[in-house]
Amino acid sequence: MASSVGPSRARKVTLRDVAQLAGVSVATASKALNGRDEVSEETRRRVTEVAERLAFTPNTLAQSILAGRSGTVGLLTNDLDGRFSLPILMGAEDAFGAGQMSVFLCDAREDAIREQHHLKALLGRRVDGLIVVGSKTDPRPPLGSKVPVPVVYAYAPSTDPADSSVVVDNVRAGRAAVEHLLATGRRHVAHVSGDVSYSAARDRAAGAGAALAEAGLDHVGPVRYGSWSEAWGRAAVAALLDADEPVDAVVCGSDQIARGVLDALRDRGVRVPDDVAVVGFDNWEPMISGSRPGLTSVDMRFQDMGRRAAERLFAALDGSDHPGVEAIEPRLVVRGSTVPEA
Amino acid sequence: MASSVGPSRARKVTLRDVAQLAGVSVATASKALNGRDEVSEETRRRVTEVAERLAFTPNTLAQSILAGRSGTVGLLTNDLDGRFSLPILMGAEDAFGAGQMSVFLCDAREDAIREQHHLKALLGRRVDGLIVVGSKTDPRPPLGSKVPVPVVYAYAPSTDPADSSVVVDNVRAGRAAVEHLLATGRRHVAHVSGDVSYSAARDRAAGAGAALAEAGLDHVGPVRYGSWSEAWGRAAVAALLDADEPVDAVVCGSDQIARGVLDALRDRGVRVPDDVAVVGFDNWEPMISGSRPGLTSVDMRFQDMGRRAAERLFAALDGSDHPGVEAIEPRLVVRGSTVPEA
DNA sequence: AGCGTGCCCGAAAAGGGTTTCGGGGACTTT
DNA sequence: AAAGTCCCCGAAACCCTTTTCGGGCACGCT
Repeated sequence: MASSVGPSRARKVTLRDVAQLAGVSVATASKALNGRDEVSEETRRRVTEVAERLAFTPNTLAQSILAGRSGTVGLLTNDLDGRFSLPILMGAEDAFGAGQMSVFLCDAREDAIREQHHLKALLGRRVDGLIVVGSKTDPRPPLGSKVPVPVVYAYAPSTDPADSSVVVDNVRAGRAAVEHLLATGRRHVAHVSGDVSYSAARDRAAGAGAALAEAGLDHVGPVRYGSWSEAWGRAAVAALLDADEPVDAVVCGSDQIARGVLDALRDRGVRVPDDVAVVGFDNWEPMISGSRPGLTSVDMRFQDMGRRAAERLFAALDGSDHPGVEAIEPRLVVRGSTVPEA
Repeated sequence: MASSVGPSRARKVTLRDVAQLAGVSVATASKALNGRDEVSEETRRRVTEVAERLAFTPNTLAQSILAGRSGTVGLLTNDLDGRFSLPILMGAEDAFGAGQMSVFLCDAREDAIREQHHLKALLGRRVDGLIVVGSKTDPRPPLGSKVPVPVVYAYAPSTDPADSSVVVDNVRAGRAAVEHLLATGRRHVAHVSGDVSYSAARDRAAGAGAALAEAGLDHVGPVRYGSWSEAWGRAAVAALLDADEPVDAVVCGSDQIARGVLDALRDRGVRVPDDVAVVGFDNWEPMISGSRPGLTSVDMRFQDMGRRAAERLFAALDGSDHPGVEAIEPRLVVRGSTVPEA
């Protein structure tokens, strides 16, 4: 007879229902369920039993409205399809999930209008704080001064240094790559990077250059900027080898470029790592796992960055965060493309 | 003197504040801001002006508690680091974002305990519905019968056929791959796939086999199951060519395997697509963009799947969804690995 | 027996917004 | 001028939970 309307339209069971069925007042029911000691064991038992039977779940909305804190956080990303925001998001989810926070996810797609729209919705829902995830390392304008909750920027820092930001350290990453190459005996280091309009490309090159300079060296040829693609890596190798300068190492602006470089070197019969060592950035699984030999790469620790952003947001919530830009230290992962595999 | 505590601890401005400052009652303020016509234009103007000035944002929590609908949905994923959940999630975010829904993101990491924990939290927050995203196409146990809101399963269907599920059609995808190969004149089709414990691997092989059978053909050799990796693709090519049976096409269980197959064929001097055609599945950008030649692949349309799941959830919300499993039709994307590029 | 003392429990307010309903003021009509 | 009508506005209830405060009841002590 299908007397119930729809699949699951049962009115939500409320504390009043529980109280009524247990024969106590709502106040008592509340106290019983929340473990307050102003209630007898016998009553508590009866109330909890009824709550269990009705599958009662306290309405967090009502609790939030009362407490003035919602226990929710907004995660405002601009790059949901990208590689960077996802691990960050995971790290944040991780850090929050441990506690009692729930996470609102919003993708603004690099659109400032959409971002403001989402921001407004989140503030309406009374999020306790916000994490803003960028898609590039280049600084971005802050959300606006009128945001009444703490904000932490991840990956892309705010242009305002007084905001809280957590970023990767591209300069240091470039330095780490070169220091590893120097330590393993390389002296002729070329550099193939991505789009020069990205600060990530320029910063990594700057770090690499600085490390070379400290050893009294310089890049072989100019830093070759191009695009963040395998095709560019392959094309760059052609140009590099045709230039006929000795090269025993290539620093690549990303793992994808490195993959192209590796493939092109293999095509040309150049042995890796014997003749030329190759280093990438990001330690990106899909590129790493298939490459021959395994690609040495600088891991930017996106997930830790997300976790750290969440931690700082927590700190900001109880006022113990001091704002500013914090850099995550990159971590070199050595594989067969720079050191012969055992 | 820093009399304010913390960076932005201003008490939230409430409707009462607006009303007071505008010299009207809360009731009138509410009506003015919500466009109800029981208020004079003059009053409305004054109220909106004050609201604007105070940056008043109505407390959605309070509205929700009253309306009995929160305007939020839970997105319960198990594979936040994976390739599948993300586009699904984007599609869903997309479909919701258009309206007034906000999305709670939770990653259960394949852990049933954690899933239940998140579920409870989401129900406490009175989500209006749930989308559950799996990490494999294999059916999964439903959340539980006691869930008082509509649920749509995406990618991994519920084992209960009476639940609402949106899945990819792997059989059809396998068929599409083979039909394309047959249409372009191939007759000797080998099949290299991933982990046999995945229904995705088996279903794609089944679809491919069926299409071959209809043409009076069969796979060259057995379907070679292995792992979802480039390395396996390379290894399989070695075995395949050593078997010394004629092969003019290889269907690969994933783009990653296909990438390995392409690389190994190139190493061995086999021309693609002239001598052998290669097809992959998933149309996964990172693998596609770098491959030589461009990889023909069957796009499973994850994003559309996510969007569809969101649409069905909407339908379920107003009772117009009829449950059951719905399959998304895959789409073949032809590139240079099966047809010579112009 | 009377008084004091705990122990449980319930009434009520709070929190922010929406909605219903009634009332008051101004304007029109006779 | 009195009566009727219409238009705005405000008081109050409601949603669900927590918390404070006061009251009632039983028991012990003198």
